[in-house]
This record gives sequence, structure tokens and C-alpha cells, in this order.
Amino acid sequence: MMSNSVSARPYSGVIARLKTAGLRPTRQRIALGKLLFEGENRHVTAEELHDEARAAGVSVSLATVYNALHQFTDAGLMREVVVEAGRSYFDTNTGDHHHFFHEESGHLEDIPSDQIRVDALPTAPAGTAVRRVDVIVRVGSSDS
Amino acid sequence: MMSNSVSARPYSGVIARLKTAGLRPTRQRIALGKLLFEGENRHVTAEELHDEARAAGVSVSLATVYNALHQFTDAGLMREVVVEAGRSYFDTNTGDHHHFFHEESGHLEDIPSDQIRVDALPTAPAGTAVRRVDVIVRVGSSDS
DNA sequence: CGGGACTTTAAATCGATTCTAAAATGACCT
DNA sequence: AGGTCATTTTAGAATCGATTTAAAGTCCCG
Repeated sequence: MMSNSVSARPYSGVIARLKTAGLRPTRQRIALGKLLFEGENRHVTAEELHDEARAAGVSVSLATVYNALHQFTDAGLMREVVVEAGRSYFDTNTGDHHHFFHEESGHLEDIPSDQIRVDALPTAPAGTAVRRVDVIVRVGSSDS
Repeated sequence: MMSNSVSARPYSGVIARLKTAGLRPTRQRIALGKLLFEGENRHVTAEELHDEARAAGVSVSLATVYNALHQFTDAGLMREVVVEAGRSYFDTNTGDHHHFFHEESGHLEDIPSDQIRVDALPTAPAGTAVRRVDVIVRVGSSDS
């Protein structure tokens, strides 16, 4: 009866994912990985994830959360999204998509790539190659 | 023979612009305004502008540069561009356009709005209105 | 179980930005 | 011109998110 969500990554797929990524499945990485990868895609800041882990009874330092988020990102399990100066978001959705950013709440929401189109990209400056295209749709409460 | 540039904003248009924006034309704001608004459009960080001002013999504190950049932005004379966590760029081009961001050099370059198209925007989440759409094309040297 | 490489950690540090409260300045009035 | 007062600037301290440090802890292999 699968208590909740779309999730359904089988029993501790997290450990397998970590190993595949060349990361030792330590207690902390497993706990953070479960919070991040079991269930829906997520957008988190290091602080948020840290609070969440502790709230869930996992003892983990903020530095470790930063380390893990960067390691997961380097391993291609997540990606970093920059929307606000001075704060980093990490996104568990590594597929092709873009974002709504709610300026008041600081909340990010995915825009599936088939719901937006970027056309007619100019050629990259000489000597450079395009690494990624980010589209941020900034929204605010309608009574601004 | 007009020594350089497209500039040609007439004699101290900067003062008029400041007044129109409701900002007192102080020595510092005028000097920064000239660096920013006379000549081509620019992308600067606070530190860069501060260094440039001092190099030009203008005595101004970093805090004042930050103040001025925010005031100019609030007044609609500039806009802030977020491309890297932990660093703010300010852009003198307030028109509709997007950006190339060169990841190695930290350099920003405009993409005129007619050279890019964003279509099929999904509707904003309920209760919200779109404030802006930012497209960042991240490029790096082609031999990555 | 034992050893060594990899991890985690608390604490110190960093760079960017903001805040503070005091000193300086600009604009208005007469 | 001079006086006045709100606005602005400033140096320095403080804050913020993030990273680094070096020491303590853990994981994995035989």
C-alpha cells in the first residue's frame, strides 16, 4: 500500500546510488540522501536540509551538509540553482527544466522543459561553449 | 572628434537623472553615476566600482558604493543580475535583455532580447504575477 | 580485530554585504 | 551669505552564508 508519494525508490536505493557515485555510504550521507532522494524532487538550501535532518533526529553538522550537497552535485545527483545573491539552492531534479522563483517566500518551483521554450540562442562568444541555459521566472504576490 | 564611445549623454545628464529619481546629487553619487551611465552599458560589482572610483581619484567608501547601487536599482536606473551565489552584479541596461555568463572569468555579456526567445511560458502559480524572466546562458572555454 | 584512508566535526576564518552611530554635507529659508 | 536640519557619507564593527582547518571518529579491507 505504499504509504506515500511517487517515490518508490526501492529499499535503500540511496546506498546503491552513493556507491555508484563513488561516495562511501556513511551514516550522514545515507540520512541526507534519504531526505533528498526518496520522494518528490526537492529544492533545498544547506541550512534547510540541516534543520530538517536534525528535526528528524539525525546528528549531522552543517559543514557535513555542505560537503554532502557539493559531493552529490559533483557526482551529478543534484544541481545547484542560483537565484538570489548570497544563498545557494540545490535541486534534486537533474533533468532539463527551469524554475519559478517566488521572491517573497524564497520558494523554487520547477517548470518542466516542455512548458517553456528558449529559441534562437545566439552563438556563444568565440572560444566558449554553452554549459547550461537557466531560465528563472521571478514571481511575486499579485498585489505588488 | 569626440574622443571615444557611443556615450554622448550631454553635459551632466547624470545630475538630472539623479534628481528625477529623487536622489540628491551628491558628489559621490554624481561621480559613480558618471562612471556608470556615461558611455556603454556596464555590468559591475560593488567592489569593482569602488576600485574604479578610487582609481579615478574619487574618494568614496565601499558602503556608499553599495548604498548608491541599491538606490540606483530601486529607482529603476539599474538592475541587479544574479548569476553566482555570493556575488552581486549590477547592470546599467534596464531594457529587455538577457545574459551570457562566462564562468571562468566571471564576465557578463548582454544578449539583446531580439536574439533570444522564450515561448510558451506556463502561467504563474496562483496568486502570483511574473515580475521578470531572466535567462542566463552559462558559457566556459570550449576545451572544458 | 587492526590499520590506514576517508569522513565528520567544532571552531576558526573568509569574503561579501549590511549595520552603526558619528561626522559631513546639501538644500532650503530668511 | 548664514543658520538649520534632514539627508548622506563614513569607518569600523557586525552579520551572513559558506569554506577551511586540524583533530577526532568511522568505514572497509583483510
